[in-house]
Amino acid sequence: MQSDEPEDEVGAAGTSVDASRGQRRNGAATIYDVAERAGVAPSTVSRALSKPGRISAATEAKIRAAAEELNFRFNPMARALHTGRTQTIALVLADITNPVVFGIIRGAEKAASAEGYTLIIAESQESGDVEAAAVSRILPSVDGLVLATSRLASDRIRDIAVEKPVVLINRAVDDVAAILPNVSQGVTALLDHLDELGHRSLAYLSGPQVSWMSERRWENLLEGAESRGMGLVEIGPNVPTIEGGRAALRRVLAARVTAAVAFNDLIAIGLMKAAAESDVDVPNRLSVTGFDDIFGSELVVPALTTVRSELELAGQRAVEHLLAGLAGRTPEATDALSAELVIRMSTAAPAEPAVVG
Amino acid sequence: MQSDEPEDEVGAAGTSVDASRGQRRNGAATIYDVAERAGVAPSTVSRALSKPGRISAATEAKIRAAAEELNFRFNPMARALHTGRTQTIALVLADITNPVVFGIIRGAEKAASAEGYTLIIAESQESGDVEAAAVSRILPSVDGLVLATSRLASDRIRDIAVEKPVVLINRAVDDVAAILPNVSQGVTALLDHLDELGHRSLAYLSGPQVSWMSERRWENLLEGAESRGMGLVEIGPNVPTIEGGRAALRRVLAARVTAAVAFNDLIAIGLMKAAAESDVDVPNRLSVTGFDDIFGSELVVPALTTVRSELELAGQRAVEHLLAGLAGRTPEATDALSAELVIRMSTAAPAEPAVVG
DNA sequence: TTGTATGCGTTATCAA
DNA sequence: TTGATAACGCATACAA
Repeated sequence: MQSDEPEDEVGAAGTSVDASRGQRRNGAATIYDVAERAGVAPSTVSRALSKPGRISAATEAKIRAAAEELNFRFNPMARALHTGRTQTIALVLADITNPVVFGIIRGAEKAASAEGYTLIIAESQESGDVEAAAVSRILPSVDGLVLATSRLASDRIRDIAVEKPVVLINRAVDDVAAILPNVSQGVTALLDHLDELGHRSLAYLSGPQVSWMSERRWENLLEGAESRGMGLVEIGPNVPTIEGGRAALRRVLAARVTAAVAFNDLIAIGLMKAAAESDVDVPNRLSVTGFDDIFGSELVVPALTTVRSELELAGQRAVEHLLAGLAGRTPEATDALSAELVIRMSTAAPAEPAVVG
Repeated sequence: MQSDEPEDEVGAAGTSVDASRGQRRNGAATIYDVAERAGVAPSTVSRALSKPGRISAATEAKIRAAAEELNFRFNPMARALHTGRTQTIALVLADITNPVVFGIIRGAEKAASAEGYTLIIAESQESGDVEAAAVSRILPSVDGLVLATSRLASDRIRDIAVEKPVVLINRAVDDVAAILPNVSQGVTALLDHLDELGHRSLAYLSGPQVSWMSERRWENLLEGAESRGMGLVEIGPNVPTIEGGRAALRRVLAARVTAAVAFNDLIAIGLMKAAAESDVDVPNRLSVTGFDDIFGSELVVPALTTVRSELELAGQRAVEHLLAGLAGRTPEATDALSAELVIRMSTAAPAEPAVVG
């Protein structure tokens, strides 16, 4: 094991001058090193490099040259210690392996790095306790948080929002900023589609009990079904995974509905898998739909009809909103993200006329 | 906006004493606040909370109580400034939306948080320049890095490894630690399978030119094909996405092979999609295989035969290795991760006897 | 065992 | 415009 290898580092860094001063033990140059090399005071270096333009062009050039030669970079910790800003934000997710989060991560990462912020990712593994622990651990080192699909109680979220700025995704809590999809738009399009196809009786396969979004989708579904005179039954809660969807098939069949609306694509896919194994014909015997349009939804056979969420945009908006607030700008109003129905092969007209209850 | 709210905080902190000191402007309690409340010196607080046991039980209890009441937490930046350690590591990835990385992220996140480390995620978007910029930006604030599927030149990686400890995943560079799958094991199993089925002519759909892993797979494939007397042709480079696989169909058909071995599952899936659209029967007319066994590979129809990589374990091992080195422990030797062949529905005996070239 | 003093690298305040 | 200097919150060498 080679824990230290001083000769290498010095050899690579300094150009064979005396090794006594210059770089610190850490190997990284500081503003003192730059100041010495440029023949100015450390505070001048700080100014020149932090807020360019507020200094004489000549000295600034000298300082820049010296910084360049020493490969100087600001120490973020020292900076943060004084300013209280870490230039870091946290994204906390329920389940990293759920394809739903890919888009969110990518959008958030882009928006963050665009403004020079670093993104920290924490996973709650669908557990409120784990999430609380993770948040508590990273809270001191971030300037703000994006809570996506949080499993935390509303009160706890409010507590966090008091300490640091928070933006929610797919969750609403009083007085906390949130990026939300237009649920009613998506559900309306979905019900219209099913209605036109001739479906008269639906089942909703709900998600976890603590999922705010599952509840919202149910409410909208219920209202829409009522106004259209369609039958609707809730089956759940279901674990929001393929396995969870698989396990629900029996109850769906027993409910004698012609279409199943799943809380998310994972559940929908699981349901279709189980149906295929039981020789239940999707979509002719049973239509199946999901939400999110994750990777895999168009791969599965039959390809899944689903309500697409603009996940990447959600991640991006959330971070932008957070950063705007951090910068003292007034964040734009967060209008709902559009939810578009993607019609594929898992929905069709029911084989027989609607069952009369 | 209420930046300060002294009455609340002091009310909770000091017992109505003078309001001049107490909580800092930031709102967060410091060891000074705890020290004052417990009636001891700040350094004692630091000791009591940093290394429990090395202090009298009575004072420690007092200090813990005070810390609890003030909801004290160490300021990681202040700590890092002194120790040079941030308790943070970076995971840099080529493409966050590639399902391959889910496992890596999860494994890395678990291993990191298990030791109280925070994980930072950076994405290179398949670009060496973006990756270099990202690395350079986060380098000062992390204790070490895990480079997964790096698009960086070997020299650049060595440069980074001089500044901070680095562990690679799916990439080998001299003198840099790496977690690698057992490529030859996977390829051997794959070729055995194809050989038994009766395939005599294969195509390898390679990945990006800069992909070290694509090159390794090709080398093993070539060697194995030679020793088995099988024909093998390389088709590529291909963009490692579904689209990339789609685009390769024509050349695969033109090559008149009976089986296509794709660099990864995404390419394999794309190839199958294109095949389906062109009425090419997979697996009877063309067998297709992938690498990785990502989410979606068993969803697609026909379900994909592929060489599974232990991605989660790779992420975990990489972080553990890094952390062991950071802690001064000697990291365990990094033996190759096993690569298991998962036989599903995309491979079958060729419809006709092998084409004679 | 506990307290005092100092430094970590930066920014900001105040002089010059 | 530039320089000296005092925080920022914590860890540690040293003293008590």
